[in-house]
Amino acid sequence: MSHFSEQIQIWYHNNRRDLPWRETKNPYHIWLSEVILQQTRVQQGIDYYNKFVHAFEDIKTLSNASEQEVLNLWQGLGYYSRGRNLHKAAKMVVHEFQNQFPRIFDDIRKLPGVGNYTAAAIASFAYNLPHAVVDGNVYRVLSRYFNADEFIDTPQGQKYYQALADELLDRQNPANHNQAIMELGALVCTPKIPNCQNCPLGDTCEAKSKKTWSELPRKKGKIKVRARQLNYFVSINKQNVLLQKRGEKDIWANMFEFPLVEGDEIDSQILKNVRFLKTLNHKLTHQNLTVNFYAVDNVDEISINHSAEWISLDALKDYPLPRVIERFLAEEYELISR
DNA sequence: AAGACGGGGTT
DNA sequence: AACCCAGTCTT
Repeated sequence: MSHFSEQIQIWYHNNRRDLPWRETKNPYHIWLSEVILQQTRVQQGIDYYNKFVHAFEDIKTLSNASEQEVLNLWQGLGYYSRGRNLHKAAKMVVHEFQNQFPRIFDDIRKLPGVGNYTAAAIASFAYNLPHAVVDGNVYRVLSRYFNADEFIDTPQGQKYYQALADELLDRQNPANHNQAIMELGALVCTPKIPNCQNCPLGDTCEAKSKKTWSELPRKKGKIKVRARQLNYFVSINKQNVLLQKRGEKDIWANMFEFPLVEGDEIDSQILKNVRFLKTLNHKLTHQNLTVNFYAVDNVDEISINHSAEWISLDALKDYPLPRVIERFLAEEYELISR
């Protein structure tokens, strides 16, 4: 075993957090946790993990749920294609893998929503197979330990770090090794101010001795944010609210919203028949949304779309809503959607 | 190779 | 306001 792997595993043994999915080898639970944790902080994911485990006892149960039920439980977590793919993958496990979660990397990797990271995580954590995980934590630890300036957000760079991770992997204890390197990245080798004093790798880390840690890892970067204006027309009474389902593309696919007109120009005929309520600013990674809400007092006077349906307020909790819609309903009408 | 896809915490 | 989080999929 390499010095690197030995040190991080000793450290992990003494410093690991107790997390719900670390108590199990159940591939369903491991898979669920890994999908939830994609681009998501551990703290944010814990409640969702517990909700899903409780709601869907096994993969068969999950596969028999509706997509809407799954999205409803996913509500508020973001990146909703994860929820839709989770559901699709459950059906695939049941129908194409004979309700037997796949046991080798290549088969696990075939499930929708499971990429190289997640397949390696499941293969190692559930079956102790020798596949090295490379996530955001690992990029940070490796780029600093080797003072590597390869970009982490290009295909070449990713191949480079995957090869590095593969070499370093303790093939006798891949599960423990993988957990250790990620935990080190999460707790010690942090993005801004890493805690190098308490790092088990000490001075064998090149970025520490060369004092380059603040520059690593390197990204090509450049995300551009576009501004977008959403105008929602709210029809609501004592019993019902008018909602429509969003499409397959775009943000919030297959989730529900009020009748929508997008853009900064609203038909004057429409404006005559509505009452401005409020504006909420909602930031996504690639979009800054200005969301205007208008009350429609006389629904017959206005026609915005034809696919909207009246939903009873009691059933509202069964409809997956974007955060900003949920927030509006809570603030304006004290309606809780779940 | 680049863009799309959420929501929230940290600095 | 910028950056990042147990990334993946589409174009």
